[in-house]
Parts: sequence; structure tokens; C-alpha cells
Amino acid sequence: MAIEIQLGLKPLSEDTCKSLLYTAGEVFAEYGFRAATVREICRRANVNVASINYHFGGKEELYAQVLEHAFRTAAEKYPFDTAGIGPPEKRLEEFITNFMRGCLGCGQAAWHGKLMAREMIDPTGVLTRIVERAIRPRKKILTGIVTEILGEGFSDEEIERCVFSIIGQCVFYSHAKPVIIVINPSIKYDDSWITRTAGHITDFSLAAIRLMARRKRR
Amino acid sequence: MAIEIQLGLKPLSEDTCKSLLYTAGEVFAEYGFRAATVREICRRANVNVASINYHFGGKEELYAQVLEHAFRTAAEKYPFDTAGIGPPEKRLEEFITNFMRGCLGCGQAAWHGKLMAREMIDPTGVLTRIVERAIRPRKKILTGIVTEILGEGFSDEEIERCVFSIIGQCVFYSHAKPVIIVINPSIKYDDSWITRTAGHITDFSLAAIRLMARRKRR
DNA sequence: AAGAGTATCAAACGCATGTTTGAATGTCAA
DNA sequence: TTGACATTCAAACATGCGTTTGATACTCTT
Repeated sequence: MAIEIQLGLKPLSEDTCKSLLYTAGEVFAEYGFRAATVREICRRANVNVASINYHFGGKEELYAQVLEHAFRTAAEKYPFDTAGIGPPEKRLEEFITNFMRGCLGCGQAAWHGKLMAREMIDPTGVLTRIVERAIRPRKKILTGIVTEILGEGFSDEEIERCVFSIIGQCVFYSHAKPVIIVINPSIKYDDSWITRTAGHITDFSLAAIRLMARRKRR
Repeated sequence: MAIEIQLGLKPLSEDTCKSLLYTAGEVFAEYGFRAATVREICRRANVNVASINYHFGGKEELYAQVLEHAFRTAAEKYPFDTAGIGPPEKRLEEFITNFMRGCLGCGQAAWHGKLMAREMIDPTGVLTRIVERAIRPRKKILTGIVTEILGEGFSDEEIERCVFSIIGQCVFYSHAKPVIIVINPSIKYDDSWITRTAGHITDFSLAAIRLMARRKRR
């Protein structure tokens, strides 16, 4: 690539780090930590294979920094803490839509969700950190929304089951994507489809939760 | 191991094949196709590393035969085709319970579900075969049950979304198990828990489907 | 008893991986 | 200009993988 352009200053690219961080996010999200190779990352980033070890100390540390970076950007882009604003039903739909966009969307914004989905299935050493940093806070928010709709008189276990039912519906489309593509090739994972599917999951879950609430009130 | 015992007949073990098939099922279910190593399989089976290539021709062919074997045993053990017997609500609960037992149970009976879950997430060349052989037939049965409860007037897309919502809730506990263990360590994946969780998913889904049906009828 | 066929084994092979090395190149203060 | 420092690079390294090999032991037929 642009090797001869430097025209003077600097050793051509002080931003090898940034390039690696970006490309690594892309490759890790695509293949997962184990299946991704440093050679592939370096090839796409147009840097030498030794760069990863020079700048980051190894594949594992690069992965950790990629996740750290993904946390920050995702937190800005898809705020889940719209707490208390509007009725809980509205917030539920927002939560589900944002969540699915994070898992299934395209581009850098979706790396976060894809990396989390990978970690869920095939955890590395950083799983605990991810849970505390990203998953548990979101579960707390969703639990709050569900609790608000359910009303009084439900055990933590019952509430948690509802939360898992909602999240399960969402991540299914991400986790089982290869199978879904085979089962029903006509599904296009574009933004319009995500919105409609998020709408279905919201309706489906709201119906269930409201019925539980109604039964308890009697 | 028992090398000197042979006492006369046979080359000690003509059943190296069976042992390999069994152990491979265990290891593949535990680690997935890629992460499982032939050396680990052979170590657990107490056979030489060359045995896999001698008897099966390679790791991939062994995997294919393990799946083939798992299909047959699972089909006997957990029959999903209880079609038409009893009310659809009852059949839904049976379906979900059997499905979750297959994904989360212990022992050889659960290999099938675990192998399928692995294949969903990280497909190998046999994914298509698995879909046609195991997944699509079951989806058809579940679709039948859901259609029966929903009644007339729903598009294939609406019905499929409900089916995915149900399956998503089930496989979540299998796919996201490592995360769930961190999030809530108190959950014990025993048979009693599976039954109760299957009950929740049934209630949750039934509530949603019935509400959809009721709305459409008006 | 002899030879053909089958099964097992330790060892090695070829390959891909993450990592390290040592030289080469450029920057910048002294 | 010089020397210390940072960065890049091609090449080599160490390890683990699936697979192959050639010898060995055994059974069974003749």
C-alpha cells in the first residue's frame, strides 16, 4: 500500500496500533478469538506479523483491548440506560431493538454484540470481565423493566425466567444464524427486518408478561 | 491397560470402533468438532492415535459417523413425533421438555442436542445434513402445534416467528450456559430444574400465542 | 508349520499456529 | 554528525495438530 507517499516526516504510520485494533475487532467478531489468526489480522491491516506482539504483547492482550474498546464505543452508540423515561412497554421495545441491532447489525457498532455472543458460547479468560462490565448491567435494566410491567408478588426466579425468555429470543437469531440461513434463506438481516423482528419479540413477550401479571392480581 | 489379559482368543478388542465412537461422541459434544483433538479422544478411549485413521479414515469421517449414530439413538429416546395425540397445549409442553432434555441433559442421550447446538453456532460441512435430518423435521412438528393453537389467518412468517421465539428460549440455556453460570451460579441444571424451566417456557409461549389468536379472531 | 490378513503401536511427517529474533530503517536530541 | 531509541520486517522458532509410516503381534486358513 502507500509506502512511498510519506514525503518526509514520521515513520509512515504511528497508527499501526489503531489499525490493528480496528482490524482485530473485525476479525475477532467474524471468527471468534480462537479461530481468528494473527496472520489474518495482520494481513488485513497491512502490517507485519510481529507488530501484534510488539505493540500489544500477544494475541490475548490484543483481544482484551479490542473488547475494552468495543465496550466504550458500544456504550456511546447504543445507550441501554434510558431508565425511567416513558412507559415500561416502550422501554422494552427500545431495549430489544437496540439489543438486536447490537447483535446483528453491520459495521463496527455490531462488533460488540458479536464479540459478546462469541464469548457466551465459547468463553475465553475475559468472560467474567464481560459479564460484570456489559451483561450484568443490561440484565439489571431489563429486569427493572420486566418487574415494572409484572407488578408486585413475583419471586426473583420468576422475573429472571422472563428476562431469560426475552434475551433468548433475541440472541437466537444471532447464535443460530447459520442454521436459520439454511432453514429459511429468504430472511434478510437488514435494518427493516431487525425492527420488525424486535417488534414481534416485544409483542410476544409483553403478552406473556401481562398475562402473568393479570393472573397474579386475581 | 489390559494388554496381557487376553488369555488366548481375539486380538484383545475388536470393539475399538465402538469405544472410539462412544468416546468421540463425548468429546465432540464437550468441545465441538474443531476444538476436540483426536489425541484427546484416543487418550480417553485408551487406543492408539492411529486408530481413528485406520478405522474411520480421519477425524471428519469419525465426526460424521458420531452424528449419524447420535441421530438414531436420539430418535429412539426422545420421540418428537407424538403428533396429533392429545391437545396441542399438552404436546407443546412435551415438545419443549424433550427438547430441553436433549440439549441440557446428561449422558449419551444429550450428546445429540449438544452436537446440534455446536453445529448451529460453528457449522462444519455436515450442517446441511443435520438441518434436513434433525432440525427441519422437528421444526415442522413444532410449527404444526403452534398453527393448531393459533388457528386460521396467520402468515407463514408470523408462525415461524413464534416457532423461533419458542426455540430461542430453549436453546438459550444451552448456548449461553457459561454466561448463565457466572450470572447466577445458584442454577442447577438437574432434571427437576429442566422440567420447571420447560414449564415456564410453555406458559410464557402459550400466553403469547393465545393472545395473538384471540386478537385475530375479533 | 507357513503364509496371508488384520489390528495395534511408537515414531515421524507435514502443516499451521503464536511467538521470537536480529538486522534494517527512520527519528530526534545532543 | 553521532548515538540512542522506536518501529518495521523477513525469517526462524517452538508447539500442537491431523495424518502417515513401517514394524510388530496376533488370528486364521491351508
